[in-house]
Amino acid sequence: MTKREQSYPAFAVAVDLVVLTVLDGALQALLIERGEEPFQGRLALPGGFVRIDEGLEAAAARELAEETGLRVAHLEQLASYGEPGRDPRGRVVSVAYLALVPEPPTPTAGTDAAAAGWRRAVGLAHRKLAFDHRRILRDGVERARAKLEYTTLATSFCPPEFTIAELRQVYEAIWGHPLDPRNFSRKVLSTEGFVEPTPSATTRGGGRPARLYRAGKASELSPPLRRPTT
Amino acid sequence: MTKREQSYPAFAVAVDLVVLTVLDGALQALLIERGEEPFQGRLALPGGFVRIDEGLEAAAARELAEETGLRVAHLEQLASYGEPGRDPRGRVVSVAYLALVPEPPTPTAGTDAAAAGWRRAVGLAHRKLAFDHRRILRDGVERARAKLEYTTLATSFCPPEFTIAELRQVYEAIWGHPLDPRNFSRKVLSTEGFVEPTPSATTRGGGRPARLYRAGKASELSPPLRRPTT
DNA sequence: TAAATAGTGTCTCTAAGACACTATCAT
DNA sequence: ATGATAGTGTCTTAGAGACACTATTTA
Repeated sequence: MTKREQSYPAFAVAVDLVVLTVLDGALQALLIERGEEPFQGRLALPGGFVRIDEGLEAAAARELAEETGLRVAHLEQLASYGEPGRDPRGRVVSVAYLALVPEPPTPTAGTDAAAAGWRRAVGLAHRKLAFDHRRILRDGVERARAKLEYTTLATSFCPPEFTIAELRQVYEAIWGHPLDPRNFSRKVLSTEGFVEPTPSATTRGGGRPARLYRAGKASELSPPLRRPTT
Repeated sequence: MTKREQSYPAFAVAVDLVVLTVLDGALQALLIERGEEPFQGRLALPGGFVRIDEGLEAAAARELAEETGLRVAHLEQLASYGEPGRDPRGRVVSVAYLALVPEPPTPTAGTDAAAAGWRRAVGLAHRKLAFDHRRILRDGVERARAKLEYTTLATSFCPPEFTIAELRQVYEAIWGHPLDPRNFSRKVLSTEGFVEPTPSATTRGGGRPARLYRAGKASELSPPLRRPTT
């Protein structure tokens, strides 16, 4: 950075969390209802200010634990948002993080949230949220959609052991497109390191028991699993 | 963000720029030599503090204009870096931007830079830079490499009109791999919106004149142009 | 035995990779 | 003519998409 600047303007730095899961066959995001001004009563992303001695990712992990207590399978930085005026309280730069969690137990509302809950991401796309959180949420959802194509991140939405059908349903929920079960199986099983077989099987589906798999060691998918066009 | 926080700790917010170009058949980054402490004499990314009434991208664009005056073909946010202790002067969160520029005229050193210049990205990977700038540079280079696969961003490195061979040389320089000219041509020309033909041709290569193209309207490449393995 | 879900095999077609020849300029 | 670079065509093969049948469980 430059040295010429004599003054270091004072900013507040916050982290905001786009927490996503797959629930009832749909991609859902964790939102809180704001209890105070500004934007009282409006839905908002969970988050909070970064402490002065704390790293960005550490702050995100702390807020996530404080506000949800969920087991988090994946946490990555999304982007930063810092338009002047995005927060009426002052000059706040917010570093957004994307968190992916498997099958969620109902989240407990944090001390600062009037209510917390999962809402379907598609319905949220046109709803007014606090601050610029709709934009942040949209960026997070798009990041997740895109990353399913070329990473093994879908396993982050699954329990520790899962069936191929459950993994496929993650893709279908997030992309909003049905996938051919046979072609999907072939792709997943032929991609080295995507999933590892376990000795066990489950019958929670009702029909013939399905083999259970664990997430493999690979993180990239190459060639990618392309999202159907339409 | 949370409301419970009573104090808003004061941070400085900076932008750092990973400015990339293709020069002498290699990917090169714009670096300055720091004239003052901390890290005096060490190479660093250009950048500066964000003003209190200024957006993040606006600050990046301003610094870019101030320090280089280059025509910028592409500017996107890269990531934010905010470990405590990354800047000995205090708590600084840096929002890094990635800028891609075509054939550069020699950059003019900014007022705050002892010297500015292009250095090969590969050689820089193992060199000590100021702050955590080596990490930021590495992230920027990797972003550029990856984005060549699934976007038309390579045209950002080219002049307004360019030949297919010049576009191919951008890929070869950034990926560090030779590409088959015939397969490359087929891919580029058969991808709708990648390039648009112009009526003119050039003979700056020496042999048969080559047709000139302009960047097309498409920004995504689907299916992608895969990077050779090895 | 009927219903439900799991798991596999084949054909086709698109597109990438490997490769060789012809075309058009300058000298 | 020779050298240099541009531009096109073919064969092969990997892999995606479409599609139908058999297998194993519960009710």
